[in-house]
Amino acid sequence: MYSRHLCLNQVALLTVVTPTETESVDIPRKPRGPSQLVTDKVLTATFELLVESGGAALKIEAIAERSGVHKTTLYRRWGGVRELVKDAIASVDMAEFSIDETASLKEDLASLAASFSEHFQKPKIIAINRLIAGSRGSDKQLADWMDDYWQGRHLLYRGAIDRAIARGESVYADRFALAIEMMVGPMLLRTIMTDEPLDEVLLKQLIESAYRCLTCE
Amino acid sequence: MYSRHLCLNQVALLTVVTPTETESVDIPRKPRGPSQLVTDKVLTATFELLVESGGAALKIEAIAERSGVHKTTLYRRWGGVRELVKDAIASVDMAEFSIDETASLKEDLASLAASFSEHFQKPKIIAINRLIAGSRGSDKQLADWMDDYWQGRHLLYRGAIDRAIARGESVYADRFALAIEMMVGPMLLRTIMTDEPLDEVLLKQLIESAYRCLTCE
DNA sequence: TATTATTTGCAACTAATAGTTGCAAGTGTT
DNA sequence: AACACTTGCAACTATTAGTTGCAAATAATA
Repeated sequence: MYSRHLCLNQVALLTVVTPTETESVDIPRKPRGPSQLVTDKVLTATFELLVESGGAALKIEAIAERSGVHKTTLYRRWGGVRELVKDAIASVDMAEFSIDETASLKEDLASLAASFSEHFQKPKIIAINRLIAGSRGSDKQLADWMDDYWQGRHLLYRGAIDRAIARGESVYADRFALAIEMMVGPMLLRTIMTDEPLDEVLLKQLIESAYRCLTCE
Repeated sequence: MYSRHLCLNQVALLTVVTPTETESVDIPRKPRGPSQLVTDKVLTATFELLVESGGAALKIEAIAERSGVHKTTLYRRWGGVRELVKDAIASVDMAEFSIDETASLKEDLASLAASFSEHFQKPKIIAINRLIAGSRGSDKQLADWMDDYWQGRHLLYRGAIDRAIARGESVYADRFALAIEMMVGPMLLRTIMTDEPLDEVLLKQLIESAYRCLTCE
């Protein structure tokens, strides 16, 4: 597919333009030039540089050089670093959450914690999280987009708990989000603030914490 | 005092230069020009801009304009934005942690949580935390300096628990740092990642979480 | 009060990066 | 083969970073 990798600006333009007649709408607008290959190279390079050097150091000419795609093309297709970063992040495969279905809620939470731990320690995810934290407050546009991104991830996390609940354990259903925050918060603290590993001692406490949050009082 | 506000580079130069003879060392090197007023104006402006626009958008000319101090002076006295930000952050008064001494560990933790909550919701602190998260991985120098800064804050936080412990409650002493992480993590998540307020429901869970971490098993 | 070391303001630079434009060449679809 | 579109390239302009020489201001010290 082509439109999957268009930046948000362009998608908006394509859909908004000419809503006048009902016939000419919905034309797929197929690509002509060798765009897919370029897109892949650029987004890969962007993400590599993001992981290596962080968002603040992302320069458009560096992306051009690394990807082998000319600077002009980047400006024409994306418009700027912001859109480039958005697309690069959006292109990361996120549907990689698996949780073993076990006998008890606590075991499910343990499995979830292990899955989270692996996830949040990935260099790619760390880079994205740093960017979210760093750009909030400065870059309103990017921050708004990041809200949606985070929301999507949150739903993914929550799905794991939902499945556990579906098996009938008695929990406070309105504390799903809170329990996730209790787990994710300290993981984020270590991965993006203090650069410390997520060890077993921490995970054990986080599982207890989430379990308590979901079941007590 | 003058040296209190010199940037780290300059301090290092002053102390390293001429350690040859034992007599001429330890000269206080008193200031001549109208430097203190300039320093105050500049650091205030820097911090204001940091809070308003975030670290990525901090431009040296904007600081010059806001402070009324000429660009050249900023480069001469600090050397760059990095050092300017360091000094601006270092100039924030941090010794503002008070914890009520209550009857029980849990009440102490509740007081600590309230104190933390107030602290982490301050715009100044949010801006600093965003900067720490955002600059780690990109700016090695700043990240190292931030480590020390965070370490100092951690000691401050920990002091509050230490005092509670001193009154004789039975806890696992090697879990002080962990308990603080359990409390601070979710607060950070909300203040720098999702921009949500720290409500009573969250605080209640955090207190339970820290208490459990310190006392159970 | 006069001297002197130092800091600051100012203008005029150079360097790097962001971002744009016109045109020629290339590519895939029809 | 014709067409629609994309890319590469060179040559721009604009903005921000960072530097330098000099004159004026300032505060400690004699």
